[in-house]
Parts: sequence; C-alpha cells; structure tokens
Amino acid sequence: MFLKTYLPYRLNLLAELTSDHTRPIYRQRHELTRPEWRVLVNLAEEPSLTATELCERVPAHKTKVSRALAELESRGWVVRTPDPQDRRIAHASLTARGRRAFNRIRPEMEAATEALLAPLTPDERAKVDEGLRVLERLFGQGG
Amino acid sequence: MFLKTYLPYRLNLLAELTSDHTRPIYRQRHELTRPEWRVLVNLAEEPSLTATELCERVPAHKTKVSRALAELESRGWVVRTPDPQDRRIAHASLTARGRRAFNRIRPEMEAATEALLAPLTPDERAKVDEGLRVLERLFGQGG
DNA sequence: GGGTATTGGTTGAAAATGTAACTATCAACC
DNA sequence: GGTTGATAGTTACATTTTCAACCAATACCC
Repeated sequence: MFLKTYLPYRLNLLAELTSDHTRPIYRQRHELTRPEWRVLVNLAEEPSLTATELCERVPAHKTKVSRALAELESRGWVVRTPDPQDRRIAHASLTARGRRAFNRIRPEMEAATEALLAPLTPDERAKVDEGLRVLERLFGQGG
Repeated sequence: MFLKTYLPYRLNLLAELTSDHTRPIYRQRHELTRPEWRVLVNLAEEPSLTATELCERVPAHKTKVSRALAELESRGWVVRTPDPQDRRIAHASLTARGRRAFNRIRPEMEAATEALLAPLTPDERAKVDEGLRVLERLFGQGG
C-alpha cells in the first residue's frame, strides 16, 4: 500500500485530523482565520515583530500576514508603529485587549489538545515528541 | 514558549514543510490540485470507489471529491459507472490512461520524498515512523 | 402506497489563498 | 546627487476552498 507509508500524506492527514479538533475554537468561537490566530500567538510571545519577521515565524506568505495584521488591527488587538529609522517597516505588537483575547483563547486551545491526547500514555507522548523532533531537526526548526 | 510545544502547530508546520517539497510535482509538473492527486492515489489502490468512500479515504469534503472526480473524468483518467441497485451512487475507477498517469507521477513523488529524508539515519526514520504510528492509532487510522 | 426523512452527489455564492504587480522607501554605486 | 536595484508591505486578480442550498433516488413508516 502506497499511501499508508507515504510520509507527506501521513503528516498531512494527522495535521488535518488534529486541526479538526482545535480549529473550531479559533474559527467558530473566536472568528479568527488560521493566519490570524498564528499571528496572534507569535505576537503574544514577542514584544513586537515586523511583518517580515512574522512571515518567518508563522510561517506564511507576506500577503497572509498583511491581511491578518490588518484584521487584528481593525479589532484593536494589534497596533503597528512605524520604524523611525526605516519607514518601510512597521513594528506590530499586541494591545492590552489583544493580550486579553489571547489569554482567553490559549487555554481553550490547550484544553482541546489535551483532551485529544488524553488517551496517550507518557511513553507514547514521548515517542510522538521524539519523532516530531527528528523531523524538526531535518528542517532546521528544532534549534 | 507556547508554540514550540504545541502539537497541532508542530504537525501542521511539518506537514507544510514536507508538502513544499512534494507539491510542485503534482501541482506544476502534472497540473493536479491536491484533492485531485489524492483521489488519484486512492483510486490506484482500489478497483473502484464511490464518492462517499473517497470522502472517507482522502479524506475530504464531498465537494472537493466531486470536483476532483469531475476533473479527472474530463481528462479521461477516471470513469464513473452508475450502480445498478442504487442509482444515486456511481463507482469511480481509473482508466488505463489514469493508471499510466499515476505510474508516471508516483515514482517522482517517492523520489522527492526520499531526497528530503536522505539525511536521516535508519534509526531516526524508525523514530519518525513510531511517533506517527502512535498518533495514527489515536485517530483509529493505524489499522 | 403516499408522505417524510435520509442519503449520494452536484452546483452557486462567499470566503480564503496564491500569484503577480504595484507603491514607497532605502541602499549602492558611479 | 541621480540612477539602478533591492526590500517592506499592500492591493488586485485568479484559483481554491468552504458553506449552504439544492436535486434525485432511496429508506422509513404509518
């Protein structure tokens, strides 16, 4: 059987099945697209980031980031302040309101993930983590 | 750090990075969308499947499968024959031409994946496989 | 066997994404 | 210091995906 052993398919399928559990939270409950949610998370982890920096971290094409930032800014969750040295650049950061929104959504996301992984033993979780770490190193994401 | 340890994000990122290597093959070289490619693969593994069966296996929403089948049929890669018992159902299967197309594309996909995974040792590959298997069991996909 | 609900599948409109072109600013170089 | 090229980010347009409505055929059930 080709599919069952085909890594890109296996990864994509697992990613989709996992997302099916977590997506409704940011999507239906909080009306965020995935790029918006990811930008929000990244901005929650750094005091400020430019659009280009967000592109690398999200990761996503600059049009997605641009639109996500525009939407988050229109909600008052994000402010962009122009760089005084280089006026092409804007530094985006969360507002207090954006921070509160993230603090509401994050535990819901973690709870959904935990519920999904609940049946796994600690040993099984370690195996998952180890397998993913190998791939992350392969892509230079693992540190 | 929230993101680095957040399973849905890690899986989605790895899936995307992996797909970046393989997608150009079905996409640019063979002008297939991902649903079309996946339907093609699934039909290559079974003598025939209905649209509903394809939805489960791909997996994908029925509109994706419907449109993928329509496109593949218009290329002459797939035929749909109505079920004599239940005339709502159509059984889709590959034509000889569809089979040849698959036999052309498949080795290219495998070569691209192998090139990507080339730096991994057998032990690392086993770890990846084991980790994914844990998740596949969790979702009832592992058999 | 006639009404109602379900199921298999398609279609159309709206949302999201990808691609390419574009504006504005900065850097480099002569 | 003016021209050329690169970079940050946005906008416009084409493709894809999603969502809801829809049609046709079957199952249920009185």
